[in-house]
Amino acid sequence: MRAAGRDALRATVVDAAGEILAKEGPAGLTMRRLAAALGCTTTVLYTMFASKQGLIDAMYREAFDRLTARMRAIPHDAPPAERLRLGGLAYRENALSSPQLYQLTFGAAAPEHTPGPEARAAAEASLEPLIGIVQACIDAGLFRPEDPRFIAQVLTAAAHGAVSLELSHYFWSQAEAEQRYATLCAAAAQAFAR
Amino acid sequence: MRAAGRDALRATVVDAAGEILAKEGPAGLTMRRLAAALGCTTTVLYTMFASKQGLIDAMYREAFDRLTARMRAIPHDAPPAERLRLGGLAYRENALSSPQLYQLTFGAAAPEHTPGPEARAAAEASLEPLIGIVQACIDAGLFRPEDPRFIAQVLTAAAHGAVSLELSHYFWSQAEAEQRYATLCAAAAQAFAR
DNA sequence: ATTGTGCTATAACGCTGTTATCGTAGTCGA
DNA sequence: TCGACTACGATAACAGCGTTATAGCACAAT
Repeated sequence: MRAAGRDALRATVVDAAGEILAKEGPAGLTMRRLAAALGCTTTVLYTMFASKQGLIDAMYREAFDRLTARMRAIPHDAPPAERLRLGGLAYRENALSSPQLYQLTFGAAAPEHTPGPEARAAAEASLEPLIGIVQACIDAGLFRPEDPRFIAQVLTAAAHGAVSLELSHYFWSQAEAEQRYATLCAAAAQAFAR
Repeated sequence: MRAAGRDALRATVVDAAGEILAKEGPAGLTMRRLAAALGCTTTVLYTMFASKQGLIDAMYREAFDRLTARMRAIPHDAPPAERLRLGGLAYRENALSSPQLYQLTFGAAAPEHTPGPEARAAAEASLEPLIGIVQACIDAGLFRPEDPRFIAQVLTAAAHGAVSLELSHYFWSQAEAEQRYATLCAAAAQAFAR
């Protein structure tokens, strides 16, 4: 079971990197600072992650895993409409709780980064819980019977658009941002109602 | 009129920076490379823009000015619904025609950058043409009489969300991206129909 | 002609990601 | 128990980054 210990180590490092990112911003996240925070040298980081890209890729996966966990935490036995509402709230809450990590998954903080296969898989997986909720809405007769993945992607685009503008400070207040987020999410959902 | 010549110079530099950004990506846009491309030294750039942030800020404004120009180019005498449709197409076309510049305005390629006052004004100004179109839709009885700025912001969030996911390669093909974009934009607009 | 002023090239500083070199600890075989 | 081999980490270096202090040069004013 050497792999388990290695994965635990990687998780520790990724957590520390996330803390630095949240506290000091993308420019503060350097291999040297991370190594110093962990009490080791950069050599260790390079043997673990091969490059800074590799570290970013691991953080990228972590970000999507968090989203997946939040979406999965929505009770399955609630009414479909309520699950959908909670999903919308969870998405924004997740983004606002660690904005830098969220933005990492959309190019900011790592403009050059292209996610690796596992990272892409994590991104895909994060959509699954919402697809399940959408399917429940279809089964309950709330939504028209279209491709649930398609619907989930459109809903995600709506949520992301509003939250992305909020994080870029294109709205004046948090209240305005919340209102625009709710309006757009509701509009997107309404488009699939039968 | 010394200022005119200075502004022309700045425009030349910003254009060159935009070309490097488009061709080599964010990491390729360095002060040294830009200076080399222009046949001068970095000192000149620093007297013109004070810092790389200043250069980014100028590019940020340029990006929004382009969007403003595209939106203004939509014929004013077309039917409001058609103007709205053209606006949606123009937004995505603008983003796809220079993706790196577009992403610059949402944190990518310059995570630390916070737009200055003039840049923020340019961003605000880019919303005005759409606000005009929305107002026309209200006047024509297509939209409910709500705050046109609010409506325009929600529409922008919709368009941005879909195009942002597309640029982050979260869709498999351009056809899929286009379909999701159209669906979400239509859904957002439909929410304000009377 | 001389002084002064503004602009630019040179070169440097501290930082970055990355890696070659070297030393060391720990394991395996005799 | 001893020696050799292996694997890993610390040190220090390299090229390149944003930025700036220094120094020189061209040109306007007196």
